[in-house]
Amino acid sequence: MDRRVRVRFAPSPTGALHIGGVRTALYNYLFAKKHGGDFLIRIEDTDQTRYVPGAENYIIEALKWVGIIADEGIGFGDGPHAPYRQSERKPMYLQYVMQLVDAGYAYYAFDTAEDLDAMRERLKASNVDSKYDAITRMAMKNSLTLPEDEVKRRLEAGEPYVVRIKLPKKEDVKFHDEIRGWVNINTAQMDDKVLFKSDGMPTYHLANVVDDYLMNISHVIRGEEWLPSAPLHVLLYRYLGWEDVMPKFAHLPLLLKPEGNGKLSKRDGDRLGFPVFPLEWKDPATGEVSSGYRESGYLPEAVMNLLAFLGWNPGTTQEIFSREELVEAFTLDRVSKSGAKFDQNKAKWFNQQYVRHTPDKVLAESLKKDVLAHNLNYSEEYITKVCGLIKEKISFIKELWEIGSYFFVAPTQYDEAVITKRWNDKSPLVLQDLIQLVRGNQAFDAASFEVNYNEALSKNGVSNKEFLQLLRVCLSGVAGGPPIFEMAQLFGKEVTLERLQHALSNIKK
RNA sequence: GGUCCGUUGGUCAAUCGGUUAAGACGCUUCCCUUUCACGGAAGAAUGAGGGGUUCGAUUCCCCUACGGACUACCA
Repeated sequence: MDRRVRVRFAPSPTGALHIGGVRTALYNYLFAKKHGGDFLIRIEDTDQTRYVPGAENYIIEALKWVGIIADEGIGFGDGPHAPYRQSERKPMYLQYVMQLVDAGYAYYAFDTAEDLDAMRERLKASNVDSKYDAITRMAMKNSLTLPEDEVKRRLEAGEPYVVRIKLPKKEDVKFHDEIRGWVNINTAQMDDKVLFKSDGMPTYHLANVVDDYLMNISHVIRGEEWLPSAPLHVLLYRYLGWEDVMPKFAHLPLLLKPEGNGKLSKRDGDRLGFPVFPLEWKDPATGEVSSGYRESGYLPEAVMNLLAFLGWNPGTTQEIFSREELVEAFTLDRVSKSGAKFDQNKAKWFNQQYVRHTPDKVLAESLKKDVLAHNLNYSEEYITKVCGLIKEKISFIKELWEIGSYFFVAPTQYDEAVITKRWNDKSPLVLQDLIQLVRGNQAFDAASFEVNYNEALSKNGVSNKEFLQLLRVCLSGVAGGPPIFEMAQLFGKEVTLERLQHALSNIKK
């Protein structure tokens, strides 16, 4: 087995890519990198009716944001097998369809939608599986039942037709799945799937097999929803004479809705209370906006890490993995077989780990946007220091502003619980003295402020325990936060005095 | 309904016939701390059910139950 590893992620541009799709792409990517192979992006847009403008671009941007960089394909500079969009490969499929028809592995079918409906209803009524198969096809309008000259006439007259695969009546199709082992399905359970549609486009099944063959794909790593049609694909490889270069299959477990029922889907949007999309997505048809991981303050490295762990684990207790470590550790045989429910808490925890290890300077870039959005002007140095002081308290970057806005805007309200509990007749006196002492200082820093504070306390016979929390509230308005004296030092002498003064004249029990 | 796939704490999960059945998230308690966090310590909580095979089953087989996927001229 020294075939070069080549894998692909082949999404359909029918809307935003949800995180399950991103995970599939990620596993392909990790597998390719692990084996020094190639990872390519192919756009499967054979269904023109479901095309959604902007979706293709969204998919590419989402992958790039997470850090899944392809070697070839749409959005990644194409490559030796261009084009990578199936709609643009349209002329390539016909010859393979003809090859199958000529060899007797496929046939023309002229049934209308009404014909098919009628057939399905008839079979349903007699309690039989309603599928177009070795039995029922003999009662339909196709090149197996129509006289040869009639078929020729219809074809020449330009009547609409599809090409269906001609499955054997009863035959076991066995194939090996890298994750699940041997899977066996009998053709009696399958139906004569359409390979070539009346609009001249191949269906997924045909296009997928042809393109994977032409692009020299060595492993097909895709979602479990494809497992039932894998035998059809195996048969196509066989009938086209490509069985010796047929890729290996690996069907990934699905990502499930956290509340229990069903697989995660695009339509879940924000309903679940967490983003299902990597980036914010606005549905062009409905105008509905769904939130994205990026916009919610997730870091791309964290998303890659947490997605990797949804259905895979390294077998060790290490959970935080860099991209390189994931590439190194990833193997298909450690992918689990059962679907995983997305856990918001765990996702949050992953992000927190990454936020904590993000340099203050980088966090500051994000916080700066919030500062500017509020028409405030602070130096980068100041914003960076704020980040250093509060970053361990947050899980998401956007919380920097949410919990740290008092570094930029003076409090107008004071935590009531603390005021009720601690504010008494002596409080104004302590504040007054503290203000006096700070004013008298030339310099101002954490240490000198603390000295002044202690002096003000002892002068009024107030204990540290009684007053410290109150001091915090006077300065920031809220009960929790970083060490008080460091915080004050960052505020600077002027702001500290202003806030103390404001508290003195505004807080009343 | 049919076919296929799956089933270890609430969630993600390790174990590849012999363990006190890891670890993480979440939860509870305690310690640290002016506070909020962080960090540290401890705790509650798991093999769907029933049959086999075996000296021994979470692990292998069968049945049942449950969950999921598929069942389009969609992917």
